[in-house]
Amino acid sequence: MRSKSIMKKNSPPTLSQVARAAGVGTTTVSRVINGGDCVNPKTLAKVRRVIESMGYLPNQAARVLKGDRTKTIGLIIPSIADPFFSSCAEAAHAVARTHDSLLIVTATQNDLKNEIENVNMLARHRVDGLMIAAGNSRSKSLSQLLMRLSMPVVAIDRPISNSNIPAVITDNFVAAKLAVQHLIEHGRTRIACLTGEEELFTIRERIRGYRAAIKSAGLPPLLDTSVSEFDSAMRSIQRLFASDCPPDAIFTLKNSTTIYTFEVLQELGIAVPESIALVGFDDFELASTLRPSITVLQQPVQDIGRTATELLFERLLGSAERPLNTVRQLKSLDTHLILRRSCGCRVAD
Amino acid sequence: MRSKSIMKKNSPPTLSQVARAAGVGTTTVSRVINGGDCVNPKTLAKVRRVIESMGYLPNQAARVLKGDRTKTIGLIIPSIADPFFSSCAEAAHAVARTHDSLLIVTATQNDLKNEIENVNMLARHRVDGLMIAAGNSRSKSLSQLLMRLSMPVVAIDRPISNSNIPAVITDNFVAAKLAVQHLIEHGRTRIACLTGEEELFTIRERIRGYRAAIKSAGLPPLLDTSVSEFDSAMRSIQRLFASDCPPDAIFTLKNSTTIYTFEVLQELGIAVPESIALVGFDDFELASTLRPSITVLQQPVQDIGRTATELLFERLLGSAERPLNTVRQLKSLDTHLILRRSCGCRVAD
DNA sequence: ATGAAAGCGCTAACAC
DNA sequence: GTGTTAGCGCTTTCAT
Repeated sequence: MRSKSIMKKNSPPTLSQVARAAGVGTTTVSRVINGGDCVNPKTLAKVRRVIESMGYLPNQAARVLKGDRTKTIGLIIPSIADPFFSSCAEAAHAVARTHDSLLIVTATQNDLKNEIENVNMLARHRVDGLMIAAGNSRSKSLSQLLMRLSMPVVAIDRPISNSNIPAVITDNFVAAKLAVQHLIEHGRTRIACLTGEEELFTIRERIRGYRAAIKSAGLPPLLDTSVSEFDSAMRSIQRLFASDCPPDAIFTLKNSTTIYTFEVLQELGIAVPESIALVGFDDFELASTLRPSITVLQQPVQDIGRTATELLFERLLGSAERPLNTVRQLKSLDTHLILRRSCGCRVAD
Repeated sequence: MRSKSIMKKNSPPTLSQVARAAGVGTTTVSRVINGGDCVNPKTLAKVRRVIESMGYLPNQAARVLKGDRTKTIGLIIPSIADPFFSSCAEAAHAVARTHDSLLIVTATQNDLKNEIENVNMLARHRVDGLMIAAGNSRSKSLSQLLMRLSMPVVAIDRPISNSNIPAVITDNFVAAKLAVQHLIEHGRTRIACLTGEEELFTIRERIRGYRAAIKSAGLPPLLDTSVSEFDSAMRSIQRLFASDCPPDAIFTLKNSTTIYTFEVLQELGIAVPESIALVGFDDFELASTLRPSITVLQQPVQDIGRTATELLFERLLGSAERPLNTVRQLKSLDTHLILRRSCGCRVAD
């Protein structure tokens, strides 16, 4: 039971074991694994050989305890499987990599309890920095928790209210207004807006943009915030068409709603864009492949992830000079209206 | 500069600071944060109050050094943005969560250098376990590295050759055979197979399945492994149609190829399924929304991620009793043929 | 029920 | 160039 044989899956070798095996002091090994400066070339070579043969890898936990950074950053998002957030994560990973850091990802399903739990967990692990897309942007308990943390935090996609936490977001308000105005230019006058999850910051902003455009054009608002699954989309659209003056355009505020709406219109045999024009918020892979192809507002997804992560490291590395979180930063990135067929434009696919 | 005022972003409080503030020993605080057993209720309450007020969170690194697990697992995948792998990651995260563990995700782009680098990085961080979908399943250096690790490893989607590392995969061979046989049942006799990345284990298996089905039916193989982007799909299909006997069916071996093929056929005005039947490997969100809807082989993506992670924790927790990696485990999950219109079936959409 | 002290693996003075 | 040693924040005997 206490065999000293080379059995696998035992605890990995330590620095001092390497030192002993190489017949040198721990300092020397430490120097070797940290670049090998001020070490005799012969010693260097020998120690390296021993390290290689023993398969030694420095224990990051021990380094952390000595005061080093953990070389990890945390990313808290509603879902990893969501294309929007997985793209953010991919971009975040790429930036983290350039800083020799790992990315820890957690998913919350927009649940406040999960959000708080995940923040605490990542804080215990002493991640060097944190990025979060909070479903509950206005939660007092979350913002307080975040502001108490001793590490830089950057909000992503959705700002944290009542905080000085910097945020990298898209300008949802302007984008939504733009989309509706485009439909108006196509001569549409009864533009419905379909969505769910109106508790989310992004959705609220988009609704605000819709209302602003509708109002300044003197048109009637037709807002339905009850759409989540396919069935609710079906009900909503049937309801709209049953009314005395049915819509001639639909603006959907999120990816899944756009798709459900498209499917419903397809199933009901309603011609797009002839009878109903359609514009959706958020681009998706097959938007240009569907017939008709779908006009969408394309968010700079990769940019959001990249920018947020760069900002995080900037604060992380510059913390010595500049006091953190003193001036609120809010980077707003532009959204691009991709014109396809569903809005009524006569573009090539 | 040395103000003792409550400035944020300083180093977080330590256990002994809490102990001092609460007027107790470190042992007591340790007991409190570990469940509070054998602690006087009054002391317990007081310490808890101090912890709360100071915002104390135990330093995981210190615990690790004392021999605890890191409560992290690593997931190494080609890309985080890829829907297949992000779904795996989501499932892995969910399982990790039930074990109070965090998920560290890294992306490799199927590059061997990145794979090795990421494994080393995660090993330095002493993750409790590791899951990897290796692009280079047959790399000697990777398999050796993985087998030297002192932590459990599970291969995901693609086994690691020449190793005893357990793997959770789908039966690509059987699935591909099934798909081709289905096309044959539809009376198709010139079935082309389009793909790229034939260096991947999964693709090779699918090709093997295609060949097996074609051969046992006495049909001629029409394999093109040069398809990657839209343009190459276009070239490939035009080439096929220019030949003396053009295909009457296409079997695509990966998601993106299926989509490009669909787009090419759409652009060339080739009727699906009338002129060409189409079956693709891997389901995707809009496969049923496209016209015609696309028949696909659906992999149990979530299951793969979940099963692999469960297996990992099983080995992680049972390591005391059972010796690790002694018997090779290979869990093969079933793939499901989803019949839609593009193969020639007359199903409802 | 509670505390003192050793030690986990590493780094950084400080000697030599 | 190289080794000795203290200590990072925690858990855990072992006393009390």
